[in-house]
Amino acid sequence: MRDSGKANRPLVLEEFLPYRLSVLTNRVSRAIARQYGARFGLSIPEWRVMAVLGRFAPASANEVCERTAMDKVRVSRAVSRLKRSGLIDHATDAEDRRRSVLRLSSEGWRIYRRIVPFARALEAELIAALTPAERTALDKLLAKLHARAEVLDAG
Amino acid sequence: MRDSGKANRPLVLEEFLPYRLSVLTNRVSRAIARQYGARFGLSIPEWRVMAVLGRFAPASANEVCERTAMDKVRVSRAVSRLKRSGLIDHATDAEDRRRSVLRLSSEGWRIYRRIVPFARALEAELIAALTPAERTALDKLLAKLHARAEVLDAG
DNA sequence: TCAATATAGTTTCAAATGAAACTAATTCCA
DNA sequence: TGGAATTAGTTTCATTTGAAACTATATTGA
Repeated sequence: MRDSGKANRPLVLEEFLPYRLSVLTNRVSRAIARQYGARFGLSIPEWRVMAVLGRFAPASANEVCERTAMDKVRVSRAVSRLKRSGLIDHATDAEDRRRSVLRLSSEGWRIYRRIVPFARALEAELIAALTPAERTALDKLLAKLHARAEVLDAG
Repeated sequence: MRDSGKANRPLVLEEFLPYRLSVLTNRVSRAIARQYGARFGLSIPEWRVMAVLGRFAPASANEVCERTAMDKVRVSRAVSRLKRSGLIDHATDAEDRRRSVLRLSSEGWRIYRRIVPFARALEAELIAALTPAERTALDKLLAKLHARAEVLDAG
């Protein structure tokens, strides 16, 4: 039976890339949520919005969507919670009154600066086991996979 | 100010590993969900349970949790849906009557064998951009990160 | 110029989620 | 022994999620 080659064998899950990525990301996200979720009362989407604004402000909600790969409903809600708790300032773009203009408030910046070291520390712990060369390699690999995944996701 | 070094600079999100992992995994999961979610009427948790059982059956719900890094509520619900749709068989462990003994039903195996080629094809597309050497490297890197993440998640 | 279409962002509603409480079985140890 | 503590798995309930519908503004083309 020429068909009973690879195609019919069970999937070796622990070697299957999407599975490995998923398990790894689940673990990392959970650890992160415990770190700043509990400590600063922020949900993951909220922190992501803040992280984008800390890096790219001012930005519209739409730009935040693109940069986080979160959908617009999620971003909209994270933004409204952050507004309510005074961590971001929200204005309307004068050029295009549909667009929002979001930035961290001074209180938002204050929190942001407190979280960043935790985020860095967590990342540091994660990559502690890698040599500098391995980190560079990881970097390139993720960039390539990211580009491929963008295509697959769009299709 | 010796403190205004790295610690106070904004986080460069697009270089931040947890963020990159999350975006990559989101994209891959979404592409996968479209593939077999739509085609076979399975949610992602359901397919994950089936994938574990295809590889490691019989397994208890708890073993499925460990192997997928999904929490037990999610697994419990995926299992009950799969039971309802006749894709898995559910028995009680005679040695320890708290434990479940899960396996794919023959219909479950049938679906499983139809999905596996899609899964492999998707993985192939994802890693198409990598050279064999890069694939080996990725393998090692993920193994190391996985081990670290396990520790972080537990802590 | 103005109707048709597109885009930014919000709201609605039904489904998915997960923490905590729960049930049932097992193990631990006084 | 037997009751306290542990573990497997389920249920409950409040929250989160996202697809689809919606509002408001901008753009396009007849």
